[in-house]
Amino acid sequence: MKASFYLTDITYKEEDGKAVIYLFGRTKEGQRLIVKDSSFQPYFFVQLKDLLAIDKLKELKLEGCKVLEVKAIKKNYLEKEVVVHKIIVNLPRSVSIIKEEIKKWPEIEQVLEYDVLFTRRYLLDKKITPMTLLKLEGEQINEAAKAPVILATKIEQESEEVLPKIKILALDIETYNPEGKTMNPKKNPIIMLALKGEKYDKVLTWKRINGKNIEVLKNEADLLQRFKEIIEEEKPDVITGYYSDGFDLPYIKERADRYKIKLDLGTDYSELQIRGKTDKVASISGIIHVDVLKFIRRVLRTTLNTDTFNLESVAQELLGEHKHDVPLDLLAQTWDKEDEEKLKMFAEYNLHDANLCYQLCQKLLPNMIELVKVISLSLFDVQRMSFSQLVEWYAIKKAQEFNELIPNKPGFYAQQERIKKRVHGAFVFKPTPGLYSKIVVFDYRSLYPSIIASHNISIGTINCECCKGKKKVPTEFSELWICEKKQGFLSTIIKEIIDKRAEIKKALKQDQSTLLKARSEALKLLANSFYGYLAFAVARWYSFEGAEATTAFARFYIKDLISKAQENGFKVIYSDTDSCFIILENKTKKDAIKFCEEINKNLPGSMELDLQGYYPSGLFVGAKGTTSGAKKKYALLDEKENMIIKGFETVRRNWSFIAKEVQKKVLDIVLKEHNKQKALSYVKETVKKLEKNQEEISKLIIFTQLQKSIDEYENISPHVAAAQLLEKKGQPVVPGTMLKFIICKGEGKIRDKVKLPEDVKQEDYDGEYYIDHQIIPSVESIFSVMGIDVEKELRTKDQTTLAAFSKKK
DNA sequence: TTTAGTCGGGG
DNA sequence: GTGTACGACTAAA
Repeated sequence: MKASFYLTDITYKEEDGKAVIYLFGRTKEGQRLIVKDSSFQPYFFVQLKDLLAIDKLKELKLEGCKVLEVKAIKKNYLEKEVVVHKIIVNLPRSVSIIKEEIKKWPEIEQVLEYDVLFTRRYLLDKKITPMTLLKLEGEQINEAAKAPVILATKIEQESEEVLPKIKILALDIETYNPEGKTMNPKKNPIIMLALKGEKYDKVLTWKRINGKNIEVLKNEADLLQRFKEIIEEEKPDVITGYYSDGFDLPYIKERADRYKIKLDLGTDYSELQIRGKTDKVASISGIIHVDVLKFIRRVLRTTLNTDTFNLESVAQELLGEHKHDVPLDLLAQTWDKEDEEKLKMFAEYNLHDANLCYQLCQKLLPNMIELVKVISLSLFDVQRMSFSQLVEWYAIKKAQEFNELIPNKPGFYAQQERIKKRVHGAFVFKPTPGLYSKIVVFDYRSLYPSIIASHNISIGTINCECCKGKKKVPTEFSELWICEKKQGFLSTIIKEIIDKRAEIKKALKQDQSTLLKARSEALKLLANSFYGYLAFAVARWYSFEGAEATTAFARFYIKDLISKAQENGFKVIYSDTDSCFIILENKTKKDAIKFCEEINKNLPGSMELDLQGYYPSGLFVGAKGTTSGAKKKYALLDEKENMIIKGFETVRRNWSFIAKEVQKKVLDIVLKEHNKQKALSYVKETVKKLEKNQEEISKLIIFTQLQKSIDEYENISPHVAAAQLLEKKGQPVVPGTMLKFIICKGEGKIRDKVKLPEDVKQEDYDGEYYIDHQIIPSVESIFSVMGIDVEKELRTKDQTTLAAFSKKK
């Protein structure tokens, strides 16, 4: 028979002394399918010192492992021609065992490609891409599984078409957890389990709660059983959760084991598997488990503004939605009390979390799938990869096309040596603190990737033997040169990414589809990760010299830009890595555009300077304790009056709302009106309001999370004092509890003046403390730029504060 | 300043 | 499973 199917997942099993690949997928009609392929053989390569080893290799037998065939092959190793021998063995596990044995042989120079996982090797060698349409020839066989099983005789790519309508099921559990942050799956049961699909909303629980979508089971064991049934009925392509690799699925597994419930959720009846100890990974054969948090932490880390990756912050930034605000600390005691109304609130919270996770998965899936298409590994694998792994696997895929051998990972010792070497960094021109007008920002588009591509930087081209002393790299630290005779492997494959992305950007001008956007983002991500990869100690294609050459060129181009700008009569005020801020003074925007065009005429390859923006007004503040400006700390106002704030502490959690608000408002007045007196009056007003105890109490709350239990703290800081107060009230206080407190008037140390917000009356709070520790520090540097000492201003003009300050000093 | 150790996410 | 994260931050030396 012949058939087409979308490949979703892949695994392998040992059957009758052979490795059999299992492909899981869906037909165009939506039917699930398992395809077995037993024709693929495991192999690796050896480089020999002595060809006499070939016969010895052919004879090799070890604990059921044997060599089936030895073939000489021409390949490139680090971009140079070599002859290696391909060793075909009987089983995937034989590779590792045989490698360990033969690496000690004197005839062996080195063993290569012994750690490319069997299923990944299969995908790359067969040139098939997960999530897209394949065609097969074969016969259906009779085997116990939840889908028809076909034994394939032929498998190949049919088209680039991606599986349409991916069925996602999101899950989230709530556990009984009286001890707070420390969780104990051995002891504490799962009390709620929420599932969210496209048309599916359900909370499973086992105490009486009335409500839509709530299903009450007899006990935890029944809940787990029901969970299993639902997965069976729903047949999702993707199961997703938030930290479900490390929490939800391991917890479910542990509880199911306790009741001896077999979680055979796999399409082939295999069980839910939890691998790894510190960094757990949960997998189900035939269903792609996506842990949204893993992708966000590893891949979206740099693109998101938030620096905490909990569901609340991430959902807020990516979806504009909040989690339900429930007192999670009280869940266990509410469960014990069987307070039905409150439990219903927790059930709704549970379902909402699953819903957020569902939406996140749906939103990010296009980006993940684009990476799958570039790298050709399964969604399950790609979704869990870091930047460097994505680059490495892209290179491994490309290595085949270039007939390049995959270099080995460095050993522990080699890694340590690499870590010690530090690449010289970017050039920074520190700003002179000040308030400036008519600012133009230039930046080199994708500077590092375009340097690597345009200057042919690769392992085989940097400091090559053939061109010593020719094409020199402009570096201040060591002699580096680049090959003129051949194109490098890494520089070529990064160029392919850049070119492909340029094409997509063109297409994006006509068609703003999410698919094209996702593709562009995937390629950008990959290109931007190459430089980091060159300098990454665990990289197979590590090149310290390549990384040095890249930053050397970057320093050269940015310094060149600065001096040319100055020669052309522009005043440069700030520059960092790839961007340059100038002020126009008596020149015009047109002059700046012309200058940018001139620079572009002389740039090589795909390098390009962008006029990134024009800003009528901008403020650069000073670094603490120096006269020069702070790096990466400035505020700009664009032509539409939007503020772009970089590096100011406006978002830090342990600042009160009033401090953030005052800082933002002051920046606003300064940038929009250039009126320092008005800004100062605003601060003074706020100070007065604070002193007269007229400020809203809610704006004064300081948020701090308790990191350990109360008695572990040697010094009682304000938030620990708040924790003590909370405990006295009979509320559970455990590591992780978020403390909210206000500093109030009174004698003694600050910790003695802490009160919980609900106990604070309007006249209680200590205005003086807020002025001194929140307001002044948040605006000090801004006023200092304009020659105003806020502290002094507030002192001389106001007697109350004067008294307060003299008391302190 | 350098180095070793912990933590994140989850209830 | 042809395996064992990683980068940021803090405490200690």
